[in-house]
Amino acid sequence: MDLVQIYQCFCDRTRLRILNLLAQSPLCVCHFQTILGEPQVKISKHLAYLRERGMVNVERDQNWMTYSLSRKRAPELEMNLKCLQDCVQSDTVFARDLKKLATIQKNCCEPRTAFHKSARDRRRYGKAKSLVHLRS
Amino acid sequence: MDLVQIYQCFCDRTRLRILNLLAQSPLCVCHFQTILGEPQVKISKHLAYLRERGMVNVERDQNWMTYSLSRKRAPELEMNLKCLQDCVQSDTVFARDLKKLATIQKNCCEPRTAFHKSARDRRRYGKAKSLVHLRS
DNA sequence: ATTCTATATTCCTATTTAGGAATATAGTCA
DNA sequence: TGACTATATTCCTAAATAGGAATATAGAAT
Repeated sequence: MDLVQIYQCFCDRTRLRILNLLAQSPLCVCHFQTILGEPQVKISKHLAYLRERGMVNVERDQNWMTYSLSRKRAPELEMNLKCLQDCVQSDTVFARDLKKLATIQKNCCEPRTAFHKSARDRRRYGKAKSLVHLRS
Repeated sequence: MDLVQIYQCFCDRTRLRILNLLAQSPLCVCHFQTILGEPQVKISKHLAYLRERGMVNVERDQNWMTYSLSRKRAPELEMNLKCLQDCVQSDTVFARDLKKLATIQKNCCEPRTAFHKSARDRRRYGKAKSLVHLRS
């Protein structure tokens, strides 16, 4: 992956927030929606942008698509992700995102219904299944 | 300066090359033209782009415009510039740019004609003036 | 005053980008 | 089967970007 392409992936705030989260753990689209509070299309398109450039990988887990940072990363990407994490410390938005993620992860072993919102979901998924796609 | 804006400045190859050079020393436009081998408009426009976003400063030295990285830089910018310098090590183009810059700097105390190209220039500037705008 | 030099700006065009609305798709459940 | 859920894609529009050609400008030299 080219250095310029890395910065192209970095030069949008939504994508930066996504990457900041992915640096912590693989996540599925609904998590991004919840944490970032942005519409589904927007999230989905930025994920596509990152996918097309090989920045992230996807894996299907039933209905959920789990995104993760691509496994084998060029050293420049690694350095820049590290740098991003340092830079982001001081920024309220990014920090809040990470906090929200931590909250979700704490509920990681609870039934899916603990995260997914509706009563219908609760009926559908019961208590058995855990949020496996939240675990790294 | 916003983090996203930093990456916007970084997400074009020509601008990256310019910034890589400026991390070494302030330079004037003709140096960029020579080192990058790109047309004047292109250089000038990218410099304008960086200027408008407060990434670089300009100072006039007679006919020459000397560009430098903006003096007081946000910590995120500082970190990313450092990261850029690390990343760039492995890339042929950037390395070659730095090499060319070093060559020019070595001739820093020679008359301007040593750098500026034509015989006409040589006539015009004689041997007296040194490339002060190359000194940091 | 005129010419020349270094650089900037304007005008143009093609391409990329961001984002929303609507729709499609693939998998799950009843 | 048909309804529902999570996510992706298509179609649209507005804005940003990149770059070239031509021209403008400010200062220096003659």
